[in-house]
Amino acid sequence: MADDTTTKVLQAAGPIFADRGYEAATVREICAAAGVNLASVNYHFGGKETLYLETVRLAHTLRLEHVPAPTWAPGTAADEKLAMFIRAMLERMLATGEQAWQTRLLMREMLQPTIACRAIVEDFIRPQLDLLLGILDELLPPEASEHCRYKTAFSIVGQCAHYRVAGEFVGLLIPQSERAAHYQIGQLADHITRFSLAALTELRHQQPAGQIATENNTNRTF
Amino acid sequence: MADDTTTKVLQAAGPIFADRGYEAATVREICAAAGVNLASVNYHFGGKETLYLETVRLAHTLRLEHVPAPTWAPGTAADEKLAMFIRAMLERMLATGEQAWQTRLLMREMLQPTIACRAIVEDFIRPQLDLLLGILDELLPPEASEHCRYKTAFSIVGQCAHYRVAGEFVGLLIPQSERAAHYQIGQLADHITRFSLAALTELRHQQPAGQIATENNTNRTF
Amino acid sequence: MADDTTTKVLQAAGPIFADRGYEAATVREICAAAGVNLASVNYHFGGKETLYLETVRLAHTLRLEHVPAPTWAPGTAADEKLAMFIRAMLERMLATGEQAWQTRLLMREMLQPTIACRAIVEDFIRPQLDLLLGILDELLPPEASEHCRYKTAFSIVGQCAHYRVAGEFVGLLIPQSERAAHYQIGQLADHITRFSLAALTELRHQQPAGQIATENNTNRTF
Amino acid sequence: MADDTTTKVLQAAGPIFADRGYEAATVREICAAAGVNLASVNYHFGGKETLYLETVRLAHTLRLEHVPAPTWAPGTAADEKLAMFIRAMLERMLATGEQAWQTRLLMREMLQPTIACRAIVEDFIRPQLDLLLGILDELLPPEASEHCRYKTAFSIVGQCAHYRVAGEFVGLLIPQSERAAHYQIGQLADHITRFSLAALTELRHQQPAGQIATENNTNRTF
DNA sequence: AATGAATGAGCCTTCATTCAT
DNA sequence: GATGAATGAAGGCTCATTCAT
Repeated sequence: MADDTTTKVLQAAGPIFADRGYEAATVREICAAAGVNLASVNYHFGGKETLYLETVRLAHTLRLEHVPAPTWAPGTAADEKLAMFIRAMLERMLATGEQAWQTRLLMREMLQPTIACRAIVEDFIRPQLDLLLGILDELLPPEASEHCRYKTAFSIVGQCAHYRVAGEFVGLLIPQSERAAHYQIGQLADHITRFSLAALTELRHQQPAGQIATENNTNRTF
Repeated sequence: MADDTTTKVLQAAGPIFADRGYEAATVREICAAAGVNLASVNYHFGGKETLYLETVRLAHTLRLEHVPAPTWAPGTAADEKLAMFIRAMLERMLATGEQAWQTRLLMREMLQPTIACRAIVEDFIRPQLDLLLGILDELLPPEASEHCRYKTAFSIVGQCAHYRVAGEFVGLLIPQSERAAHYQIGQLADHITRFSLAALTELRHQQPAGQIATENNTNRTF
Repeated sequence: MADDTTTKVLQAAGPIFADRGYEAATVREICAAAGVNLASVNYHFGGKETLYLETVRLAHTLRLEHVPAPTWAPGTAADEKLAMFIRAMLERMLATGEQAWQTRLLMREMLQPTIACRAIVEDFIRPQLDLLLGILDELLPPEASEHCRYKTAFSIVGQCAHYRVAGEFVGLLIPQSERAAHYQIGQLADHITRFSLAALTELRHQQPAGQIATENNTNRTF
Repeated sequence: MADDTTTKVLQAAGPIFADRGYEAATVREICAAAGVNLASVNYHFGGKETLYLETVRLAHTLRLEHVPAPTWAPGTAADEKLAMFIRAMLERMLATGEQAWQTRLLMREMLQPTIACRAIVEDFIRPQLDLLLGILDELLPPEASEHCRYKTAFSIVGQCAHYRVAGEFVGLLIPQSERAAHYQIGQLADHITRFSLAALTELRHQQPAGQIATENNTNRTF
């Protein structure tokens, strides 16, 4: 079975690339973990780099497969949709066990994008962003500018991503007693949803009025 | 000058470790960039690992030196303070040129913490977090729980960090025409400040009514 | 040929380890002498140390292969057997050419034993010692104690080994004119055999009279 | 104090060269043990090699100083003299503690002589040999040939040296229970003295008669 | 189609030594 | 006279890759 070896290597490569990074991961270790011959990577993938790119692609495929984009009945309220979206995103971010490596690898890609990056952004990231932007359109004032829509989306995504990106730091920063009880997916999703919806609500109301005056933003048209 | 070589190596090591990561960076490259002998790293630092740890530490020192925590006159309004804080944090996150490597290295540490991590969190990260928590105490309802305070702080930090963490992705996602005009530090700081203050305002108002969620947010309507 | 490289490395390593010692010998030199790639040592042996241990083991195997323990017809006189044993031992000690390195390496091991030492003593040295002890049993008084048997054996082995251990010194000490004529294996074997047999004969005779000494030989007259 | 450093280095170098050998010993380790600057070896001795040669020379000086050649009253019996000589030689061979390194270094020199060797043989070894030969002249038949005198001397020295050369092996070969009780200097000196005197006695007696017939020695004139 | 053997480049480190002070 | 700093050479080893089968 030709693609059996291919599959075994790919599955072994995922967690290893995610744990150690591209450079520190070795073909030897991956082949040993996969239980295949050392030459297999070059034979089936052409080299370490190609294997890496395919592993990254696999990571995104599995990630969306494992926690698909939420669906809702027609007429679902926008704030409900947002709650579901945030919950799904956090579930992907904080996945544990078998799925954990996928997001870990995604984070590495974010920090140091490879050539696979553009294609992956278009295929996997943008659809999620568009979904979020669609929800936000129902929550933002209709006259909100394009870049306002994007930045608001990033504000939400950033909140979710932070618990993965800085997870270790967060663990060190919060009091020991709080960790187990309050930093679970459900709790965090609640908080981020409430925080974001509160912001959107207030922004919608204060729109007619003036804006917070900060030093560097003149002639802003929201 | 006794510490001349030490300094040169340290300065050369910063950007290289930040660009390539610990594994991919080579002592050879660092020494070549510093214009010193290959053996200097071992002589002055004892090895690659110690050099790395000292480089990480230097990164944080320089980062805070370059953009110190903001100070304000007594009686400054809390929302003003928050705006200054966010602005400073973004300036550190999105620093360019000579300072860019410092945050790049911090991001790597977040993703894959080393032993230096604990000390760095206490020495550099926690003081910033405490500063932010102090500001939030003036903006959150007085009965806000401890973990609510922290999560709110992380919501703000997460928004700021996202433009560094996912900077490359953001660049690919937003329309070409928007990039230069709207994704500058000033614009971003404004947005995050407004978004966060709006959330805080609204939360303060709705506090008497709704309550902080029960732990496992099932079918709750906001 | 799968083990061809293994063999070549092993054969090249022998004389080099024997000449320079473990530390001074370099993997580079061994590989160059073997005409193989520098990485071969690590591939086939796992490292310099393992190669060394296998080389030591090979040395003993070849040594006994080259000069096997003597055999004799039933009923051979004990002094004849001793003569043959000493002759064989000296031949191993003073081997020249292709075989010289084997004993040279053994001598290094004696001076600074490695972990391989215990196994080698049991597998190669003890059988020879037991052979000698068996011969001595016919030549020593029946009431000779265990430690007397061993010490006598060591007296014989020590005489033989000395020409290898201190060979260089012996060469410097004896008159130039004597070297070629009288310090050949046959001559030396004769001498050691006659010396040792004479001692055994005399000890057998005087046994009834004097007794093995008390432990701390002060002013005892022989 | 210029020669204070010299002395400290020399004293530190002895055990280290003896333990590790010339190649494995490092100037760093020696200087660290001596508590002097790393450059001291080169400054005071000109280099590692010169330091080694001086260390070897010191070893022999101290060795003879610690256990001087025995002296005896006029008219002392030859076998008494031999006993004293053997005792002294064994004491040097099996010296422990502060003096142990001296013989260890001598053994290394024997196995792999350096340029210092010739001078050392003449200055330190030959006087001892001549002393032994003088004793043997009283114990060997008067018509004993020159090479017979030497070989007999080597037989005695070889027996003594063996417990140092192969000390580790001897420890592994003899039954555990015997080690402490029977392999002390006194016991060993007794045995070697008795063994050697017995041989000399017997040889003196059998002289008139024929000799042991072994295969390789024809026309031997004792 | 697949693999055990082998390769050459490059890694970090350690060494004895030298140099500037 | 003596030393901390610096150096160039070489060390063992690991790597991704290739080759012969």
